[in-house]
Order: sequence, then C-alpha cells, then structure tokens
Amino acid sequence: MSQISLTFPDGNSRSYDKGVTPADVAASISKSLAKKAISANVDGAHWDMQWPIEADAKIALNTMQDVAPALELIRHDLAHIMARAVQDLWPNVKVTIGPVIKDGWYYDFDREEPFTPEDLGAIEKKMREIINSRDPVRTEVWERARAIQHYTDTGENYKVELVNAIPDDGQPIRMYWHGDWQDLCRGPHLQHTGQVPADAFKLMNVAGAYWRGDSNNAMLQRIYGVAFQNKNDLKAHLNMLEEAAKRDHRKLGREMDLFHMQEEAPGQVFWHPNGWTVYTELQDYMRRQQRKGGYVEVNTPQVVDRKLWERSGHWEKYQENMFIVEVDEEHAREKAVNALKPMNCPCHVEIFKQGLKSYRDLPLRMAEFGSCNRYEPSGALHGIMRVRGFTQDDAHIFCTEAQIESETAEFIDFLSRIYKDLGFEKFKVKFSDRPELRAGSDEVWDKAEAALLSATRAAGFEPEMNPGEGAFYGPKLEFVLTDAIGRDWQCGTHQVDFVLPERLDANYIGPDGNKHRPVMLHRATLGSFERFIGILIEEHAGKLPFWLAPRQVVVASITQEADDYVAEVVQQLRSAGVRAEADVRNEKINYKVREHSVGKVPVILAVGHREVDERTVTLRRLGEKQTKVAPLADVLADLSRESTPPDMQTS
RNA sequence: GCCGCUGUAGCUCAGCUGGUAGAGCACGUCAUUCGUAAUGAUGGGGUCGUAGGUUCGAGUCCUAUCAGCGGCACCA
Repeated sequence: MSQISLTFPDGNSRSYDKGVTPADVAASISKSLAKKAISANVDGAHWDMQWPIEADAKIALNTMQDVAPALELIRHDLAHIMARAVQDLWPNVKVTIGPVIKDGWYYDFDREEPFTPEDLGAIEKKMREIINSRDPVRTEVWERARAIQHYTDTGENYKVELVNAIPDDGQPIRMYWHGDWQDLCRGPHLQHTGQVPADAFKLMNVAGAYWRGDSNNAMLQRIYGVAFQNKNDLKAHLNMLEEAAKRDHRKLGREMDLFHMQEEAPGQVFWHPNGWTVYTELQDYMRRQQRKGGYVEVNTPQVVDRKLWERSGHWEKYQENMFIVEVDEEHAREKAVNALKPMNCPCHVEIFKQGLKSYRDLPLRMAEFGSCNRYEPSGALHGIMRVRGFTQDDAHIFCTEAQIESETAEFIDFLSRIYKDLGFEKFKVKFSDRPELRAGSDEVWDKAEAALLSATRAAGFEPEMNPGEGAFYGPKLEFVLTDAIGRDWQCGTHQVDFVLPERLDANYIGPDGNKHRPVMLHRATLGSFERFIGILIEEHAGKLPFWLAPRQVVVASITQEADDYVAEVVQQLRSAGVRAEADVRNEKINYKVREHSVGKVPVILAVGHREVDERTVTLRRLGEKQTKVAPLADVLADLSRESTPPDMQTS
C-alpha cells in the first residue's frame, strides 16, 4: 500500500498509509486525542474524522477548543439530532433540509399538524436523550441510484429531489447516520452524538418556509434552534436577545412618543411631534448635504397616469403593488387610471426631458425627498422599517458612461460621510448583479457591472455578492445596516440604469452635435426616512445624538419658588436654538428625573432655590448618575453648541 | 401573499372547564413643596379588534374578516 505524508501545524510530517482517516491519525498520536478530536482541517478543508485522506496534505486536528469548527459541528449535528428526534416522535413527518445558520441551525419538515410550543419541549427532551445515548456517527458514499432507491422506498420524496439536484460532477453522494437515523449530508459531523453539549442549545420557534425557497412550492414547517459551546454562551445569547427587544423601534417609538400606526392605515406612519422633529432634523441635514454635493432638488406629482408607468415598464412588473387611484366615473371629466407614485425615477426623467440638455449639463444630479406609496404584501410590513407609504431621499444622476465610475466613487464617499455623522462607522456593502428577468443587452450589463464594481473597490469596499439580485434595469450596490437583533436592512442604494432613459427617450446633445442617451444612476443615501429612523432608534437604543433628540432639554423645578426661573431658562435655551421644555409639575425631582430618563431626554436641568439664587443650573445627562452645577451662561453656550448638527459645527 | 401565534382600559398584562370584566402604571382631583430613576389619598375610564353564528346566557365555543408579531416569499 502506498504511503502519504501528512504535515502537522508544528511543521513535523509523518507518513501514513494512503486512505488514512483523521481518526486513525489521532489514534496514532494519543488515546485522549482520539477521544477529544471532533474533526480535522485537511489542506484548509473541514474534514470529517472518518473521511480518508488520499494524498500528501497539511493536517490539523480540531477539538472543542477550536471555536469555529466546534460551533459548526455542534450546530450541524444538532440539526440531524433534531430531525431524528422529530421522526422518532412522529414517524410520518418527512424531512427536507437543515443547514447551519448564524447562532444555530434550522430544519424544515413536512408535517400536516403544526408544531406547538409543547412539541418543541418534547423534541428538546428527545434530543437530550439522543445526545446522552452517545450514538456513533457513521458515513458512507453511495451511488446515486442507490440513494434514490433508498429514499423512494422510505417515502422521503424531498430527499429524492435533493439527490437528483446534486450535479453529476464527481461530487460524492454522502450518507450520514446518527445511530440508526440516516440523512443525506455533505458533512462533516462529530464522532458521536455525545460530543454535542446537551445544555447549550435551545429550540426557538417554528415558522413557515417554502420548499426550496419558492412560493410556488409546498409550505414546510421550519424549526429554528440556537446552540453554543457551553451553557454560559447560550445564556449570554438569550440575554442579548432580551436586551435587544428593549431597543425595538416599535417599543421605543411608543415610549418616546415618536409615532404610531393604526389599523386604518396599515404600513403608514402617524408621526407625532417628537418623531417629526427627528424626521425634519434629518431632512434638513440631508438637504444641506445634497446642496454641498452639487444636487439640485425637485418635487414631482403624487398621482400619475398609468401611461407613464406603462412607458417606464413599471406597470407591467409592479402593477399589483401599486395603489390605483380612480376618479368616480360620474364626476370624472375624463376617465383615467392613475397610480400613486411608487417611485420617483420616471418623473425625474420627465424633468430632465424639459428643455434640450447638453453634455455640458452632465452630470446632472437631481434629488427629491420623494413620497412614494407601494402596496407591499401584508406579510412584508414591519414597524416603520418596511411600510407602504414612505419618503426616499432619492436622486437620479444623469451622466455619460464615462462618468459612471467617478459618480459612483463620489456617492460612496458622500454616503460614508453621512453614515459616519449619524453614528454608523461600519456598514455592509452588497453587490447585486443581473437577474434572470431583465431589460438591456448582456453587453450593457457587462459594462454597468464592471463600472460599479471597480468604483466600489477603489473606494476601499469589497462588496458581498448577491448573484442575480439586481434590479431589472441594472446592477445594484446596497448599503446595509442591521437592526437590534441583527436583521439586515437595505438603506442606501446605488444603481446603474441604461434602460429607463431609453424607454422614456431621454437624450442630450454631445460634443459631436448629435443626440446621445444619458446613463441614469439611481441612488438613495438613507433609503427612506422611515426605515432609517427605525434603524437609528435601534442603533442608539433611543438615546439619539443630541442634535437629533426630539426633546433635548427638560428644565425641571424642584420647588415652586423656582418656577419663574425655569421659564426664563427655557426661554433662553430656545433662543439659543435648543429644544427645551419646562416641567414645573407638582412632583418630586425623583419622579421627574425618572420620567424624562425613560423618555430618553438627553439633558435634565434641575433648579431649586439654590440655582435661583446663584443663577446656575444643575445638569444631569441621560444615563449618568452624577450631576454638575454650572452657571446658566456656560450651560447655555455648551448646549447651544451641542445642538448644532455635525455638519454645521464651526470648530 | 403563505405558515404559525396574538388581539381585554392610553401602556403592560390577569380573567380555570361559557354565568354578563380586574390589577399595576398612566390620566383627573386633593393633600404634600420635596435635591436627581416612581409621595400619599381618592376618582373616572373598557359595546373584550370587527362582523356573523351556536347558546337561556359568549371576553371565553364556531365561522369569516381586519390588524399586529415571528419566519418564508416579495422588496422598482
């Protein structure tokens, strides 16, 4: 039998028989390692202890101390153990797939009756039994025909489909057994079920999910679980979720009296005075940024004849998601079907088309705080993050092909500065390329994708790839922020579009005296005010930066004799541009401090007879215990400076 | 839109197997004038999401519908 040489992390090599497994290797080193090992890294690939090694390689054996492989295996084995537990309890349930995800795993089942919370408890219990039984994990590579026959015989029709979907490119069809329970799986897995910590996982919830992610397919039941290396990590995770729930923008929106939503206007926001203050502060800030950035601002109609949407192509694709506005026929002077504008781009093209444009006018950056309405599917709505009525900080840049790259670079810079001002130093960038259903030739897509990508990389970002997720008219850069519990939300976007200018016949006169098509860049920085404010609230846990805080200062009296002084302080703060309120209610200072702290007011100024006499105030900042007594004039100057937005700070 | 869960006072929630609604906070009034996260007393407040149905009787059971929540699908 031929020999191969395996090189260990310490640089030493040993030779083994060809086809040696990591389990053999571990056993050749020590008995305890053979027991402790969970998997190996073989030339960088995560390798099951049972898989044979056929050639010289670098090898490292993993134990539970190696976090990444340990978590991967724990979660993956738990997926199998859970599926086994479910089939032990309900033999008629069909299994499908069960991958590892962030913090845990899920497994999709086909079962008539819904899983109940009690079922989850029973499954967890069964899973612990399986773990405690320390059943060996075994693997074999099967012929495709045998696997299909096996799953046909056992009635696992989803598995048949999965086997058939495995490409015929020499990739092995691998079977795994956890005890007697069998699943199709790429692996690797642990050596036996007892290697999974029995006290560091929890089944979280059941949800519906379509088979293979396609809404035309059957709806399966997905059970989500989380798992860690030990009990404490699990506890910390559950604790984190509990803390995150306190930062939920829907909860804080109510507590801070920012907005509400109600049944009569689903997916639309009633902004209260506090929330509207945040909104307008943010809008003022964006308007200043856009002016500085060389944008012109426009405004376009809300109700637009369907003819324009037909020409732009949106009617065909998005008709069902548009609010249709029809005038009562009896009273209508002319019959027309209109739609509430779901987007601003066609309207901006129409402005561009007014008057002949020259290449000297390009790039033309046209911005609008555009109110849009989209009839989003009911299940998509989520607080103020995904709504049916929203306002984009939208702009369209009309430019030449040659300008795409520099305009993209400039926008990325523009967005980064703004996100930084708003407290987001880091954000994800995703790149979505051509979808299957699209307009425009491959040649045009090649150009657009290349230009977007190279500008993004030049700006220092390596985008995450979203294959096939682009808009129908062009590739897309997405700037993604996450909410309190880690869900991704697309906020900023930057898209190249060669299609719409064509469809709506926009053109400019080039240096050659001929008509040319401009390229259109669709871009939004915040995305929508609604979503961005939602993210902002969660990111800051309601403690918004001072300049954005709706109620910046409450001046609270300690006794009635300070009431006049309170009024004076409030007046002076307001004159200095600070949003200040008086609280002269007949309540104890403790009560007032608590109430305004809960309301996330960043600064409380308490005044009693001492302050009146000395013309000082006692200042307390949100979240801090200690207070500071200072002359009124000093505090006025400080707070006035603090309330100035970051882009208007002078020093 | 799909699967599941939820909907009782402004908010958070209780209300067992059907016998016609309850707490805390909030709000009003009175007392208290207080030094940094809840002063005390007292009072008012709900057609139990909506519409049907079963029943002598429905917050409780059934049907439909609306909205919200968690996922999935969608996201110009």
